[in-house]
Amino acid sequence: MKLQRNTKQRQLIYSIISNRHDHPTAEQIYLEAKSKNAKISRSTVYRNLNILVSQGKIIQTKLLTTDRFEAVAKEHYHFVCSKCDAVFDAPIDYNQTLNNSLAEKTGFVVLKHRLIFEGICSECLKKADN
Amino acid sequence: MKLQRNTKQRQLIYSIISNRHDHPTAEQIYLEAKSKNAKISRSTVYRNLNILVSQGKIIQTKLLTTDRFEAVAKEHYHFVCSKCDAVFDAPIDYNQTLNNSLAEKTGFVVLKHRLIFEGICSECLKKADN
DNA sequence: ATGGGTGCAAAGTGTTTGCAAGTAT
DNA sequence: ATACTTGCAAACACTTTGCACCCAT
Repeated sequence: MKLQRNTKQRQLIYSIISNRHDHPTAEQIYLEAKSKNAKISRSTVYRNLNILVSQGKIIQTKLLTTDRFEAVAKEHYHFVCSKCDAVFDAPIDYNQTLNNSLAEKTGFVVLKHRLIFEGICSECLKKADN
Repeated sequence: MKLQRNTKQRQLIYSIISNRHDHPTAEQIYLEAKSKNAKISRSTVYRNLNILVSQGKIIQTKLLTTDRFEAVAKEHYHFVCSKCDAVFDAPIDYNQTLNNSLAEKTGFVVLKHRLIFEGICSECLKKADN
């Protein structure tokens, strides 16, 4: 692995992700970064997201359409609102034994699993009350 | 809902999906369709995939990068091989109660969930033995 | 000073859409 | 005959890449 620098842009991107907890998309991260450093480019954001993921500092999750990013945390599941696209961590315990169970049944190596719930969040439910 | 026709192209696309069980991508479906009807276009494939999904005849699943399609079946989970991208149905019972459990804890309406395992399939494990 | 990083624009993927012609009903 | 569907090409959305310049080490 080549030596990696710690540029202002990379620090900025990482700090944005650690400070917000709404699982932003690359574009949302870009917009916030741009508001703090007008000259930053999308490519820099995308490149650094990839680097931070490969460094294990952030997590990239495929949910519905575009990827979402978040700071590392213990493994957990996600809920996506199909009305507003908001993403929340699901308060359901991570079931570590599922991997072993599937490995036994299939002979595959099972490294991890993702569980994504879909539905309507409380904000959107309120709005629907109108 | 407007009246929908049953064109040769739509039948072909549906039959391709029902006859293969490898969860093909739109592009793979297009290639097979093209081999049987050289003039079919990608747009026709994409449009019909969307129509078949909205008719509830096929299922569209977001796994890693591009969407995968399969004929309808009872709800089930998926395993994706991170080496060769093959997709398999996971022989793990669908846990219907998870939705209620999350709904109770959050107050959200929880409609469904997807569970995706990642690891190395047996084919790729064999190859690694070389 | 050196090689990784940046910003820009262009190119890549994967998917959707406008339109004129075709076809299932 | 009607209006849904097709094929084509162009447009879109999201992401990656080539390149010349920049800057962290």
